[in-house]
Amino acid sequence: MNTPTPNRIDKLNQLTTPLLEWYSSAARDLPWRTPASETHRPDPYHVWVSEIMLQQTRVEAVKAYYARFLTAFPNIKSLANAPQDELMKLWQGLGYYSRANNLKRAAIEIEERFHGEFPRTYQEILSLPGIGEYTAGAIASIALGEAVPAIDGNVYRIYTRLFEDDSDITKAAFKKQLRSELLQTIPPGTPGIYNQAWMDLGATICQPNGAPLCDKCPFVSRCQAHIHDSWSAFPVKPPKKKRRIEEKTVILLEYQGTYLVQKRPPKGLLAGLWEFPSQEGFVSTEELQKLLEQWDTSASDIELLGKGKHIFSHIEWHMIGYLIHLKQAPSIPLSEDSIWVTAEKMQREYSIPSALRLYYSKIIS
DNA sequence: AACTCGGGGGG
DNA sequence: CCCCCAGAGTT
Repeated sequence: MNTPTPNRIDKLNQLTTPLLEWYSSAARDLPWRTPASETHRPDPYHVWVSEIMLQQTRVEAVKAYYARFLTAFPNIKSLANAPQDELMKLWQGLGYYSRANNLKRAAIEIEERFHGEFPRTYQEILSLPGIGEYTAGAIASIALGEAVPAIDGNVYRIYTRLFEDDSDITKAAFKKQLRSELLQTIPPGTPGIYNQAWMDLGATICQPNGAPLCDKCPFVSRCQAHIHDSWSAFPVKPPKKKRRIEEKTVILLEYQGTYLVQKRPPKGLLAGLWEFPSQEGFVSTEELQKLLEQWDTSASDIELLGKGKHIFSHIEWHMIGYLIHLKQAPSIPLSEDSIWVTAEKMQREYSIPSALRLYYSKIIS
């Protein structure tokens, strides 16, 4: 049975001071956390970029991307004018590519709707593409000092353990209650510090992988999951469903030292990234010969590049790859989205998904 | 409310 | 193999 809300609010209020004291000595030193205090807050643009990169992505993975991104696009205006290919190249390997496109869309909106000035309220920030409740709360509290919560997976984990709350954390009712409680308990003055303290506590002490470090936790004596040693049961999520499997044949066409790459559609999986031509299913070398005939060409050599597997969150690609050296240029219609490039130029200018790295790596030195 | 959207690290 | 990650948008 879960505790009624009023008691939880009392408890959360009692935990504020221990949490902030813990954070004052244990805060992580992160690149987007420029020296911050009540009088000096980090730049909203910097917080924004880091928060978008951090969505479903580990801090360690983000650091290098963040530095390169800010060098390329140091401010909102430069991001609004970002060339698409450069944007995708800077995002290559981070995943969830719509995040990058939404960043640019939002930058353009800031230029147009807010005259180039980053909006200064939670509600306005929330109205931008790619920014939901969590990210709007994080930017508004950390960069602008607005007293709103920033509730992410770390907060869900700490909170459900603290109260041994067995609610399904994906349900709207749970999220609504948690948001309401934190909105009432967030301390005025430095809401950004408070929110980041929750997240650091979740990342480093009440951690997602393995046993929490309860002996270092400022909540230890008040945590129901610690008292009952039940931490592994929280948070509660619904059972997940199986991935679907897609079989495909990846075809690297080489002609006079160049390779054919094609741009994926602007929406959907791996939107806007470049890839090699492919066919559904596993295609035999005999069927490959027929394909080449249809393209009015033929092979001087066909190399089997082997089987590959790539696991996305909801799909598995089972692949077989061929490297085909052509005698004649094929009659594949060329466009801006279908182009012959050298391996060097491909590596330098074209963003290719990690899913194809196995084959991509065969032609770069 | 369910589904889509990546990639990588840890147990 | 499984899980998770400073979630958001679409249907």
